[in-house]
Amino acid sequence: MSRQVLRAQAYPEVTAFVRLLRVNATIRRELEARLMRSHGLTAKDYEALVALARADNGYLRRVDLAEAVLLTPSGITRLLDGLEQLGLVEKGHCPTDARVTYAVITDAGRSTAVAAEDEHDRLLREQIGGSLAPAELETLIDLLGRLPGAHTSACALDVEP
Amino acid sequence: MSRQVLRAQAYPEVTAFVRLLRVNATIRRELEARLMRSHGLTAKDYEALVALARADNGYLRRVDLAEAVLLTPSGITRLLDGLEQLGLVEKGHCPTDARVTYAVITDAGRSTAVAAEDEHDRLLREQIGGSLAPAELETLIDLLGRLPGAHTSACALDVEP
DNA sequence: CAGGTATACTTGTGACCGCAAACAACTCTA
DNA sequence: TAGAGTTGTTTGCGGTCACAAGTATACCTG
Repeated sequence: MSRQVLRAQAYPEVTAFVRLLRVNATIRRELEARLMRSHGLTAKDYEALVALARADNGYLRRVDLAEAVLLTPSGITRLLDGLEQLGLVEKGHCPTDARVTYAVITDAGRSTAVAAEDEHDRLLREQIGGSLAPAELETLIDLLGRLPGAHTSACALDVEP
Repeated sequence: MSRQVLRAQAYPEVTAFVRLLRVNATIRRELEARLMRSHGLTAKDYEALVALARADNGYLRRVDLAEAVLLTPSGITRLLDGLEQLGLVEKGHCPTDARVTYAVITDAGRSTAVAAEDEHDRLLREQIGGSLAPAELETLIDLLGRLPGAHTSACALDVEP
């Protein structure tokens, strides 16, 4: 009986994706470790906090925040429970719709968001900027931008021009 | 009191990383959905199965498998429980060291690995190959390869030349 | 070869998250 | 305006995972 065997040689598309996975995992791991150590925030906490800090007046409906950080509504409820206990976020009521509860960033939350983002950006500039020349970086941005999902709006880190 | 405000304009390194995150999330989500629908496998299941299929004689110590798919030993125990119930993997004993239990891929597991990898690669070729010309793809591979973590060995999808 | 250390694996425990169900409040339609 | 459908939020449940503790076996040193 002849046994099926996996291909030894990968398609270039697969090579690219594997590298993408690894770079993503490596940088993300380091980022999460630093955010946790410096501010006690998970990656989702950070994304939510930055999304609120960027929002007009510092508040967002929970549904909209859920979409921004790629969580389900139930995930947002529990995430915000944690941020409230840290004093970084408060609940707010909507005067025109009693169903909605706003997530409102506090002054402490805003300070934390600013500090965390500084650290976040500094790491990225070290890790990425240290490996690629400016022109190469632009090329990378262009190529990634043409891949599926590169422009989905659902991301708190959405700070692209 | 003047309120701190987040930067409006992102560093190019941040733009690149955000796109990398999004592309990763988009493709990964689609990949996982297909693997689950077609074969009832999670991404980790798939990675473990492929790692075993590529291993000499189709078996690996659980510790080594853990490293290959980026799981802790406890995660591997539970993942393999599932694969055993599906009949894709069996336990094997090491004649020279009674502590080790091998994870051994079955014929059914090998067939599933081959079929799943076909589907996996087809999707990647559609999603990535469909967006980039061959030369651009090579450029992308090169640029990603110079970013941190691109060549970590700990990845079951490791099929690079 | 006895005792200590290292290694392989398993088993609680707790965190995070999605899904589905429940509930409240809004909106639309007849 | 009554009832039906929609939307925003929370809660119960189950799955996956890491961490730490526990068990068993191997190796190493005196």
